[in-house]
Amino acid sequence: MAGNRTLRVTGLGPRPKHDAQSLLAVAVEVFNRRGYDGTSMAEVARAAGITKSTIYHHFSSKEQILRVAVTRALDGLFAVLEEPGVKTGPAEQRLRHVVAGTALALTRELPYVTLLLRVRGNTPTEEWAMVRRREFDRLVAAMVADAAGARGTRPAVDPRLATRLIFGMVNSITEWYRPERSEDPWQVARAVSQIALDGLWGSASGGVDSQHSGDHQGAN
Amino acid sequence: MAGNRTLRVTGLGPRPKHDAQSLLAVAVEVFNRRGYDGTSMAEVARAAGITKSTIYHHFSSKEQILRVAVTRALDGLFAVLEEPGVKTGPAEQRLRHVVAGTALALTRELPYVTLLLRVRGNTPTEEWAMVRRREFDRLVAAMVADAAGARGTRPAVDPRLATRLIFGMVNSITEWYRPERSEDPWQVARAVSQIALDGLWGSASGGVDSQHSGDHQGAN
DNA sequence: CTGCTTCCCGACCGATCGGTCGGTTCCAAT
DNA sequence: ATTGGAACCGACCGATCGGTCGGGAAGCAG
Repeated sequence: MAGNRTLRVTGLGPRPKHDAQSLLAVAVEVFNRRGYDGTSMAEVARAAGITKSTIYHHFSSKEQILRVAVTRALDGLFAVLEEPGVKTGPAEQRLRHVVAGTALALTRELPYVTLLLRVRGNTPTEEWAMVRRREFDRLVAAMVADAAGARGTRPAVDPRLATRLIFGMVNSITEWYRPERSEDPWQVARAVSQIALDGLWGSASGGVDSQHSGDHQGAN
Repeated sequence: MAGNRTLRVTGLGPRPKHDAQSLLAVAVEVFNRRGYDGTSMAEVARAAGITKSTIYHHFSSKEQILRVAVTRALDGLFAVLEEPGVKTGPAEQRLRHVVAGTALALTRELPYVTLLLRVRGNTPTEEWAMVRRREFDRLVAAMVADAAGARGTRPAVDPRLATRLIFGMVNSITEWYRPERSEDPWQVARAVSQIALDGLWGSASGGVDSQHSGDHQGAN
């Protein structure tokens, strides 16, 4: 995803020349600010500087915009599970990786994941998005269970409950994170796995980002 | 005794006799299931078994229903800050109390807090709700900062970041908690403060609920 | 130039939205 | 038996919703 599209310097002429990609970004931004149902297509058009009809030249429906957006978010999340550090190694290490990796994916695809986390299942598209999201949650819950049982001492809380709480914390990043104003994504990811696994003050040595502390592009 | 529901046959069936309170509960349930903007007044009416007009006999507008609901949620949250265990004692103990207490308030007023946490500021009422919510967050952030600095060692993460993550975890309870199906509220509250302050495996003795472990009605 | 494609617009559509209105039914108190 | 008010309803309203349609302007190839 690092390589970008054709960089076309479109001057501020009378004709903006939108493509589907940039239009999607504008639409998702408005959806997140006003809510999907609370956003009219006229508002999206105004935010993009075009008319409503033009949107329907690029997308077939409002729901399709949502579908494309949440697909991008889901792809970003599932990609975390394919990273080498998540698929191999001790259970605790893998959990640290998936927690930090999910937090990173959240910041990287922030608007799309934000939209995904807010769908309520009103349409078939939203329903499908929720199904895939639950599938992701299930895969991750198994890793928490593994890690919780890995130590000699029994886990202090029920693994399923811990999964919900930990990834509730991770997902809450979308409520406040702003890439231009907030902390470095790696710092956020480190803080998340720190608090979730070691508590507010910390007890164990964080093992996931020691390899990344000075290498912020390593896993992408 | 109080007026009961008399079965009356008027050709089509009994007349439900709603009051504003029960109608509010129905409306909030639908709002949470379909989203506030995604819910039409006709849907609320159908869920309540009455017509749209009757709703406007009890409430002046859709927005007023929202206002009453989020007010109830905010009252429940601010009441936590007035509890004795939150206002006195060592900083760490106070933080454990406020984390667990907020989690308990969430489960107690679940539908109303759920609605509160989802408002996006589209109307003056929503804007006002977000202002009060931010005020609550500020008060709580100060307690996290106190507690984080209370131990001999410096905190492992920035207190403001920790506040957002911890209360992001607490608020995420609304995403999955169902009173009839889920864990005991006290168990959830204990798990939250456990993970947030001691990590997944735990290191310190939980100090907040030792007084409540066998007394689930004690605080309210 | 013509012809084709891409991008875009103003005008318009049926459906649905939140909300209103005039009037009816029920019940408790008089 | 009458009355007053709370609860309720069917019909309706202007506005806005997501979406459609026919056509205009720009860029490129021949």
